[in-house]
Amino acid sequence: MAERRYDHREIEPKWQAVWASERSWEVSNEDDPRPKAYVLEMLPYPSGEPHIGHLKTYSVGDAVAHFQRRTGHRVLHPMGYDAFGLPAENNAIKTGQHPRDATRESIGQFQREFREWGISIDWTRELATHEPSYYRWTQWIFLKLYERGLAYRKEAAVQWCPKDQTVLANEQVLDGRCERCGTPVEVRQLEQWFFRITDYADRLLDDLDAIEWPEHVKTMQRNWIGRSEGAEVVFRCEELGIDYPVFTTRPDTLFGATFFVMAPEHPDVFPLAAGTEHERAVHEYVNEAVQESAEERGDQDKAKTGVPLGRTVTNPVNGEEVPMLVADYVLMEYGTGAIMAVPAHDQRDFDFARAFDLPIRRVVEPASGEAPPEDEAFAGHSGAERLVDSGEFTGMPSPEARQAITDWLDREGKGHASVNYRLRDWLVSRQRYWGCPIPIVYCQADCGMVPVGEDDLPVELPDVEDYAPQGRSPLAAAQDWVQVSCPSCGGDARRETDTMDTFVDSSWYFLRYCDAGNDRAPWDRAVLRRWMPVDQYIGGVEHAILHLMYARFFVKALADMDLLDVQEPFAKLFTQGMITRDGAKMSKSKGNVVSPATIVESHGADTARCYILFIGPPDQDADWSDSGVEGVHRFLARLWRLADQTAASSSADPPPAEPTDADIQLLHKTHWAIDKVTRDLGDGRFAFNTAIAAVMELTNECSKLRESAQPGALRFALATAASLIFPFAPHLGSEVYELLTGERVWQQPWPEADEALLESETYELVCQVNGKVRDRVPAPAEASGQELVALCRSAPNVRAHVEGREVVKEVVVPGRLVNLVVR
RNA sequence: GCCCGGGUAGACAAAUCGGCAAAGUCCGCGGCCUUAAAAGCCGCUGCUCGCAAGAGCUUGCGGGUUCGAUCCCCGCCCCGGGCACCA
Repeated sequence: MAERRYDHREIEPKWQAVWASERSWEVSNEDDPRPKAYVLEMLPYPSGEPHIGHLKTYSVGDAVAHFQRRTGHRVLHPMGYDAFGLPAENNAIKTGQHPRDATRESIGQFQREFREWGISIDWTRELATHEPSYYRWTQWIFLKLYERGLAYRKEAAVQWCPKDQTVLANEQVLDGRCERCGTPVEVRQLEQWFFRITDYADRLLDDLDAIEWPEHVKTMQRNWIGRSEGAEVVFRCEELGIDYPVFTTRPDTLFGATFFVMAPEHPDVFPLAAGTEHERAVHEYVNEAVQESAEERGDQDKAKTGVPLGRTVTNPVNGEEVPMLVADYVLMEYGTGAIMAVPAHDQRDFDFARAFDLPIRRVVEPASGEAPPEDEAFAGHSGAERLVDSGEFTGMPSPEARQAITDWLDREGKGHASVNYRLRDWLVSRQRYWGCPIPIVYCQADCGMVPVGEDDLPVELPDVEDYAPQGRSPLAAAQDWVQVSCPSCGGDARRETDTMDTFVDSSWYFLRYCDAGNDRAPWDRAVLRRWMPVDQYIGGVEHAILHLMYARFFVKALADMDLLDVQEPFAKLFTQGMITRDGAKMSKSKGNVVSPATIVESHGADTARCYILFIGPPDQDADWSDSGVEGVHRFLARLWRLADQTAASSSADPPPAEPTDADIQLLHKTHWAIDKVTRDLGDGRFAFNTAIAAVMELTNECSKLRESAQPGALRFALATAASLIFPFAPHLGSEVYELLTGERVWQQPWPEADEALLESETYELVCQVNGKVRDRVPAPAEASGQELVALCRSAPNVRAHVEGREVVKEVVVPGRLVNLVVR
């Protein structure tokens, strides 16, 4: 008989067809006594075809989903597409192909490949964010936010990308450059839509404690929110009779304030300078400063610049008149756009004072009494620093003085405790075509800004000829679409032509999956209660701030509107590492791209998926290796071949027989593997690499004992190996399990390890002398401490080392070792 | 500068509670099968000394705690990531 070979091309389509026709992964919203598990991977952005990073994300998620199903959960594991966005639009500008068509093609490619990978998706809940049936509800949520005052329009200095011709959210600017295309951004004064995420700063911060996320992701979010506690202190300009509050985290240094600085964008800068000798210089400086790119201005190494305003303000604690200046190191967007400068205790103020020869007055000293270095500011955060030259507060420890001075200011009506955040409101307008239209019209008569009625949603995205951005949205060219009658008075009105940031679309999609077919509401609250929150969310760490913060904000805002019952969308988060090749990120320009389609064709989806999970811990970056793929393929082929041979040479129901030593050995190994894999997958562990290694060990043991073990034991061991590998290699797992048992593995409960079989009757006792291993002897599992010591002492090589010396201590670790300490 | 990760054989990695360092995979070497090759199967594989038994060394570097440290503590070096003129 010719030997058959493992052929993934035959096995994989066969099982994919079974899963599709039997709708194996669909889950209903009906009552079900099993506990729920909502397993979700971040939805893909459909551009071109899936890359290796997608394969990793969905291999991880699918392993979790399968494990949850087989451990008795009803599992929601859906899929969708984040379909609006710039790449499709830029492609349209270049080729003329409508973004909708390019997106459709790409989605088709993703769907095909997800099926070829054998990912267990409930396809009845599939969605794409560019479909009117979805974005209708994105617009609905926008209107809800608007009703509550959480969506608002204001003119502000915003970041503008000259290449993409659109404004960007604060979060989408990195080092002064557009996150997407790398072009230095400009600052423009524009009227735009914002979401009031800053209202939620404290809750976004506090609730991080309630979710199981990687600590570094939480840290990134905390840093991004950037909560600072301090005080607002009022400095008064007596000449003009105007109060200028400033924010400081160090009210204890108030006596050291020797000057006062305003941001160039501060609206009072020109009025203040008017009529002074500095008026012209101030105009020149401000005009130059506002033209600087964010990158230039943000450069910390840049020398400090600024000019005097020719005015003074009064320091409220000591009545001292200090000069006012304007300088670009002060930001209009943070605090009040003006600061009190304490050069002795703030490095930036120190640098500025040095450059402009302004006085530096120390008011805080180290506890040691030692003089701090002269050439830098003394920040001192130990808590033991004390105040000097600070009037009635002199001698007070610094932290106490913060409180005392704040209280004093409050009593005098010159300030109060205050909190500031680095987080800014979320700018959601985009002057681009391929996005969700903002459902607002502007009445030409007297109604002003009017929301589109809920019944008139969706506001559908019109077709246009020219996608190219011209600094206003391409939608403005769709005359018939823009002209509309006012929902309020029926008069002439114009539609808002900006679209929404695509992060809006993806801030609620996990809610829609729960009730994807609902055409009367975005979701039914009772249905949402059955599934939310997502129990395990999986995706790349690159979304640690943007997407994950926005989604949390949406859920909190919607909960406040009494539309859902959870405070956090994602109870647990797993962030996977990148797959590199030759140590570098895969990219077309480097020519080091491995496409999932190629590897699935040549080696099969099971091999590709197993390899990606076997390569190393999934939260770490890992380097792709072609020979590593071969190794995993060999392992799967060996498991299949052993099963095929065993199935062919023995009956499915072999007669019971007295177990041989080999049978017992194999049985032990089988239960060891069950235990190992179960622990590696359970309890939020993502140790797929060691789980797969354990199945490899079991398979190797089967191979070694295939002649000596009886068919029954061999069948059990191999079927168990198939059952354990199934979450990672579902096609092969199903095939092998069926070959040996005639059953469908995914309908079987997860195997349970028999405690009694995890321990053997004897083990190898490690015998140490002074902490060094000198011998190993077999010991009975139930031996007492004294017996173990006796065994150890009689081991030949131990005797040689103990000979003629005094044993001063015996350390016994039952089940492991004995250590004799000798002198 | 601040905050997170990480550093273990030739490569990727394991060691779950302080208890045998290196499971598993790749690479390499040897053997079996074969006319030959492929596939498959079996074995070897940290360094030094030694015929061997064995001994010494080894988890980035230096110290500490401990009967015992990859693991805990202190100091330092290197790599990766995040934040950074946020008062």
